[in-house]
Amino acid sequence: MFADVILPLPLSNTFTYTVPTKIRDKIGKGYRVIVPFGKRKYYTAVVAAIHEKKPKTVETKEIYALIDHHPIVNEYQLKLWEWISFYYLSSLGDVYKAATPAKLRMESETCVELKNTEENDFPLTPTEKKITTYLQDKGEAKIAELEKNLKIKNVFSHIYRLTEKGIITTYETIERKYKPKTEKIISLNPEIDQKNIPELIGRAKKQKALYEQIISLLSQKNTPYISREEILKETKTSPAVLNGLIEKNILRQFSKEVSRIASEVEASRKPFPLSEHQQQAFDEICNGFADKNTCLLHGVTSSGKTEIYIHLIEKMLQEGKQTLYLVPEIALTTQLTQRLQAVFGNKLGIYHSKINDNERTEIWHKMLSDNPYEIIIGVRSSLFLPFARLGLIIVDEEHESSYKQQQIAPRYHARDTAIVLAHLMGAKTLLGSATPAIESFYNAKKGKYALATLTKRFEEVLMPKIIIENTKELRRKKKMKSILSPNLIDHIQQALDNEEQVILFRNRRGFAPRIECKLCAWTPKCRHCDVTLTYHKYRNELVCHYCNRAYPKPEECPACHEKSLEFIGQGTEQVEEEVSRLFPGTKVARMDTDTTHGKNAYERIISDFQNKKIRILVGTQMVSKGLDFDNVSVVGIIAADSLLNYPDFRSHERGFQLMMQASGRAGRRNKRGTVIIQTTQPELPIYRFIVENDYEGFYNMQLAERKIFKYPPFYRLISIELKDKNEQRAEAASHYFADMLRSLLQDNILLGPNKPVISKIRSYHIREILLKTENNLSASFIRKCIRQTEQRMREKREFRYVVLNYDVDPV
DNA sequence: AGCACGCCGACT
DNA sequence: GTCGGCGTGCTC
Repeated sequence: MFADVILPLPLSNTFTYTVPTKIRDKIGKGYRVIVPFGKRKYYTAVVAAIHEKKPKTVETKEIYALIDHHPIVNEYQLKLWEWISFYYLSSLGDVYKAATPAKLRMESETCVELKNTEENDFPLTPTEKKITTYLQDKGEAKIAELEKNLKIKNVFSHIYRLTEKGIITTYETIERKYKPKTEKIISLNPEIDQKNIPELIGRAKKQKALYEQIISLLSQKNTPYISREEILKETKTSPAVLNGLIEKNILRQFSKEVSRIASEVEASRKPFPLSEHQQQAFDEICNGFADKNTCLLHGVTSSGKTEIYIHLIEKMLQEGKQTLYLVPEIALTTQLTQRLQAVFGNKLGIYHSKINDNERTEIWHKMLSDNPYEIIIGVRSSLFLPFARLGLIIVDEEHESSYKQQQIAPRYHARDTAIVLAHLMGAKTLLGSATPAIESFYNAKKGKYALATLTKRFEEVLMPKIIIENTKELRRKKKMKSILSPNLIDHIQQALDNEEQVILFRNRRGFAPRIECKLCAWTPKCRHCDVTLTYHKYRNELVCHYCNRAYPKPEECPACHEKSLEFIGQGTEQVEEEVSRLFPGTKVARMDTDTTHGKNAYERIISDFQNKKIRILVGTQMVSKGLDFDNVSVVGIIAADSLLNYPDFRSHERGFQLMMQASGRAGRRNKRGTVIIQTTQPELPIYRFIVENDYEGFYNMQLAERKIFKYPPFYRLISIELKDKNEQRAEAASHYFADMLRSLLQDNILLGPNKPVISKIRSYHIREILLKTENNLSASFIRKCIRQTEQRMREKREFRYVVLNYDVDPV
């Protein structure tokens, strides 16, 4: 009997191992096993298949151990992994790593210890001496520890030699990574007679008081035990007093396993009744699901989509089905989770990037248990949780580009993957957005998805008034005395006078996106990336936004040695400074990646804004996403041009979505909000659609362009990136690749290789190839051609180590 | 990825 | 001759 297993490594194929007789009837697909791999390592692998076909070309090793009594991933998930690996051109190992919490994937570590032989007459090198001395001290050590503490490179070669000389031995340890959390609990000692207690306590007054408090706490709660932490907190006594009672054996202390994720939230309300419009949309969705698997809910901002979701989840609960509620990272706020918890209590599990790996592991185990969460609200990766009875996936703000995993494989799109998962599990998918992705709306229009619409804001809140400010004209007339136009300044002042709040949006962080010498136009660039550096005033440094390297700000121009450096453009930092200058005494805060790095920084800014401690909030994209504030009357978009000028076919779509979303933050129950958009190109048609809140008009315009220029939804894109430290090699390899692929794919359109706008990142020179294929061309054919091209390229010695990345359906 | 292995220049 | 650095190739 053989098992094909998936290893947590970026290797494309599975590996076959012999199943030892004693676990034959206990093993199956989706079980974890520990397998030896290579000369020394052991990894936690997942069984992908069990069969009787002995591999012809290689000797098989035996599975070292079976970890689970039950599969840790189900059939659907394995199928989903395979689909992701196929569709997004990534290895199964990478999918496995992305899908599971790290604590489920322990691997071995090499330990070394001294052999207890006295005679070592071998001469030792200084490094070896260092290692043996360290081991004499510690007895044994892990390889990683030696590397770190002794700062030795290439530890393995030294270990190898020491082993040969018979001075040390090595062995592999597999640590159980996941440790359940424990809590110290206190109970009365039943073996002690109550009567003897006063005598035991004696003259210790504090102990006596504490003892009585504990007795009352226990009877209050009607439990036999209580946690140590709670006692100390409730009674405000020092631990020494408690320890005294434990010492005297009056109390007993135990360790108890506790859940990290258990929440004691009780459902406190029923779903609110739906308004007439909401009910209509709800019915449209249900009808849509009768004959389609996917439905798009197009509902303007603040139309109460969440309440519709709540009703759908409720329906699923009644049918005994689970719901997955996907949100973009940034939109998963306490606002939203509390609202859902109020209705669903502890049936709801929360899965986002801030929860640590132990908690993830517990959620995973809970999903496998007999009492899983019925609802999960989570980010991208929650798609991989082991749902058993999934009935519905809600993809909220489905147009959000953060649903696409960037940079690291597998570069999957959570929305598209959700649809595939739902299909595999016989579930439905609901996509929700005020500004749907062009692709999604197209699918809905074409009848591939059902469509439900919600055009009224909840409780008749009016859509905001949108004003386009022509800053070019204003500048010409010398009326722009600030980053903010006079009109915007007036509106802000009015809002402040009315005790209302303001959000200002600027797409660049830092103080100035660039500095330049007035005389010779010298501009500082990153030494490792092909980008200009952004000036951050509070750090007084120049920062590369691609690799995060920081450089000191030069006082004079290094080229012409004049003190002639000036700032070009304005980032959030400068907007913040300007606003503080214009409205002295007003509390202003900035929200961008620089100010939200701390653990709760983001939440703190949000709550300060909500509690009106902050009057004006300046920020990047972050301020436009998923937050509901009821006192914001003015939203300013500082430099709309910068949103639209990216050399990318989606830049207008993204700009439109962003401006519409930001606009959605403005407006209150009884007052119309104002949105002011500052641009130098007010003639662009996109602004007309924004002012008129005309999504469909914008959609039609975009669609026409997409058709002409051969972009999605009419064509499918795969972006291929080749990287090498040697620019010539990157260039040559990308030409080789492009030519080869072109010859295999013939009629389909292949652009490049091109030097991307940012052609060097972290010392790697980059080339890009863009493949546009017709919609009806088979996905597997395309991928076969790409894999073949890759293989051919790797056969060439000089290209063997060129880094190759695929981005399917790039966003 | 991680690790072994082998080649090669530097150094005793 | 060794030591240690680096490029190459394999892992069921």
